Amino acid sequence: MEKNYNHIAIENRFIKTLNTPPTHDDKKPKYYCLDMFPYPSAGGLHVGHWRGYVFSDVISRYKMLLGYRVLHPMGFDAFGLPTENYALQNNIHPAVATKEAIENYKRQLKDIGAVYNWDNELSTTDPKYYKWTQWIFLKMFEEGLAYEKEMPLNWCTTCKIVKANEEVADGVCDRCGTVASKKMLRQWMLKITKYADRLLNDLDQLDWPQKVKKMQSDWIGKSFGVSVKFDIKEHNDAIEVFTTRPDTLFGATFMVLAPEHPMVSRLLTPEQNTVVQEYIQTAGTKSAIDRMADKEKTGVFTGSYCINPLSGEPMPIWVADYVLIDYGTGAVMGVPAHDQRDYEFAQKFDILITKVIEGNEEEPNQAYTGSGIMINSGQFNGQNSTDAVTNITNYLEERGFGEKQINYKLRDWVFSRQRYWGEPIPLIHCQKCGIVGVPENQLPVLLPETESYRPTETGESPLAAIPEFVNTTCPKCNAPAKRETNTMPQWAGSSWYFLRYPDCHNNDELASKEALKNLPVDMYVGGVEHAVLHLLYARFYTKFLQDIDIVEFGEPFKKLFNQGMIVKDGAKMSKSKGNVVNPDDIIAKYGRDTLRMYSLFMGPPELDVEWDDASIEGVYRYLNRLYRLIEENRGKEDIESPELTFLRHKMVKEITYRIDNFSFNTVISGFMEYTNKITAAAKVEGGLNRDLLNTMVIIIAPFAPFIASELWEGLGNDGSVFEAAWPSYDEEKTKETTITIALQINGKLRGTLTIDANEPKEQIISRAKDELKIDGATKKEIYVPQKIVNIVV
RNA sequence: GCCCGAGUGGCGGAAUAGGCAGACGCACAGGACUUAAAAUCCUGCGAGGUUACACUCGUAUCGGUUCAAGUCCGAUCUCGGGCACCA
Repeated sequence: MEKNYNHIAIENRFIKTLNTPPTHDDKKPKYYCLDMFPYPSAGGLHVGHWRGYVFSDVISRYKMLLGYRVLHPMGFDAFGLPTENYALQNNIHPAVATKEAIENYKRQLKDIGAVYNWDNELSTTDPKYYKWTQWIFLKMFEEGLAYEKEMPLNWCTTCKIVKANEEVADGVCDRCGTVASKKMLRQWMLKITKYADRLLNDLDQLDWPQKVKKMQSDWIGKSFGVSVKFDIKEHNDAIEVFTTRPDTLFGATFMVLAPEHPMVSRLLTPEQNTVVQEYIQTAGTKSAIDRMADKEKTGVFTGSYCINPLSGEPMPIWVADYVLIDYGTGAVMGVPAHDQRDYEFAQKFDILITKVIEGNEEEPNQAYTGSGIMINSGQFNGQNSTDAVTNITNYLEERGFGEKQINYKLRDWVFSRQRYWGEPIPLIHCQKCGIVGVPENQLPVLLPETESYRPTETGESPLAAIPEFVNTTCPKCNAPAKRETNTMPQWAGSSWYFLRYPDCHNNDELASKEALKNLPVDMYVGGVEHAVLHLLYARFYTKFLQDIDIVEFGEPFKKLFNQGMIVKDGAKMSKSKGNVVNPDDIIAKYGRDTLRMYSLFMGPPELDVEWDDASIEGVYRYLNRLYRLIEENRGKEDIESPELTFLRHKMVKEITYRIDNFSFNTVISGFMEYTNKITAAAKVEGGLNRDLLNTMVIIIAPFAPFIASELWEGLGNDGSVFEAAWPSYDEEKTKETTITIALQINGKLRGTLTIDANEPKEQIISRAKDELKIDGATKKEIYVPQKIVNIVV
């Protein structure tokens, strides 16, 4: 007999069929299983990337066997920086680089034996696709969700280009190492903040990892507080601040404005003018790196004062960069006694510190931020500070000094990029009519083919240098006009692609109502790195499309699964680290089934796992044992025995339960365990029956589709194993007739006892006492059915 | 700094609802088969202890609840992740 099963021959024979999805039967219930689509980078896939794709493939195949009409599509998120940078470095046009990379990815994805609906393939760079990316933007523009704003952008003075946030990690340009500075430029924004509450509240209905929901809600950052007005001395004006701690208001001894705050210039006294102007100047050009938390506070006094509305005391107005212009009102009341940052500031600049809450666990040289008893707070003295929050809020509202307010950390989305490789924003600037949307029937606005796609030194998009693109006529008045030259961010195309798959060739609408019945996505599989941005943007798009009646649901992804990474030598696999495991080598040596099974067996699917060259051997040995077991028993006639029946039903129950709980590593160990038991039973019974063998082959098919296909055929079955039905089990038959239970004295294990499944409690306890040689009085006798007897003496 | 999550043999890990800790696999050791090796099969494999049992200890540390704790509660330590001057 052959040493090992011939995985190469088997895989070559079945790979084509296994890559092809079964024909749809529309009467079946739908199941939409989606992978986060990849950026097709030039490096291709390594075994680390495969892990997520194996999960989704296993789920898809399992659901097929359960009788679902499974949609499992794949596409490519091909616009964006990685491709553009690769193209720039290698002097190849991004369109060409993209095409090559996609071909390579498709080949590799087919190579795992994954079943995808390739007829539904899409790419975000396809004009037929981005026509609709632009269309959604137009709708947002029409609804007033898209607007223009001057925004500071990361600017590298050496490269003289605008840098995306992800290109200035740690505050320096990733290309040349120069500390990035800020440059003010006109940007397109999307009003995602309008959806903040819905994005927050609807998290409740999602079957997502708690961690991801938490990250999203932290990102949205809703906080309840009061907006308070402080009258400015000698000005007929007031400063408004947002605070979540109105109970500390009597302790507010100074006011701080962000350097960008519009009121600053009006508040400057002549003697303070120069120093403040200088401070604002430096703060403005400061990079993110200098604004880090552990740095000492800086700031300057404006010369003006405002009045504390409760204490009536004057408060000096300062300017400091620890106050952010884009949160709250851009102004903060300084309460040094009860806020650590204000405390540090007051210490440094010698500002009055007034304590207004008496706490239990105060530490020296620290602000006390807890709750306690109110002091120095006029009529509120003696109250608990948590009550004072409400009471002072009401007091302020009654006198018109302030009102309740809700604030969010979530900011509007900077939506434009000064890059070539993205969707052109479909707007036209007309002298007379202002900004006009490109009419729907003129979509898509094609990205012009050009050789000059490098980032420019003006901070403008490369498209601005292409007159044929820029110059157009106004759709409203026909006068000469100019096109918007900024492009969309990479996120644009990925914010709605899941809607397009079921109907990706539709040229008249984003997707038909009928096709959209495949939505929402039942299972979304991908890396946790998209926990915030991509998922938040996709949810925002979906809610918007719900509002304009394109879709009927508000949440796109019912269930989310984040797979862990495969690491090698403690680090994420990457070419630069030289720790990449090439799937081709593994396939040649062990085959695709082994690689698939091993990538699941390695550890819990949601955690990072370490690749081990030695351990994969064990999975390969297992598949060989399984192959031999079935080959050796396939000629046998029906052999029935209670033991075989029990094993069959128990195995199906266990494996099904574990799959449904996403515990794939224990699914694989379960296969091994039951194969061992069945092998032993086969020796005792003299063989195995057909039903048991077929059952084994079907339940392993989603995990090891190649060997399963071969064995299915070998067992004399017609058609593909994936046309079979997932086996059911009979609960009664999963129960053992005799059970070994543990015997304890005082909670310590002292022996075991084999009992009959329906033996009465009294008999079991008395047999247990005999076994343990206890005949005197006992304090307590505990019997947990089918598990344990514990005698306390 | 704040907020999450996790700590189990030589290693990856298992333990569904508080009930025999270490399933399954790797590595290792011994044996069978073989002229020999590879492959395969069998046996052992937490620590101490014993000729062998018995017994004792053991799930990061300390304490608690319970007949019974890897699992629940409180404190501490370590590691991983997220946010980071958000008023």
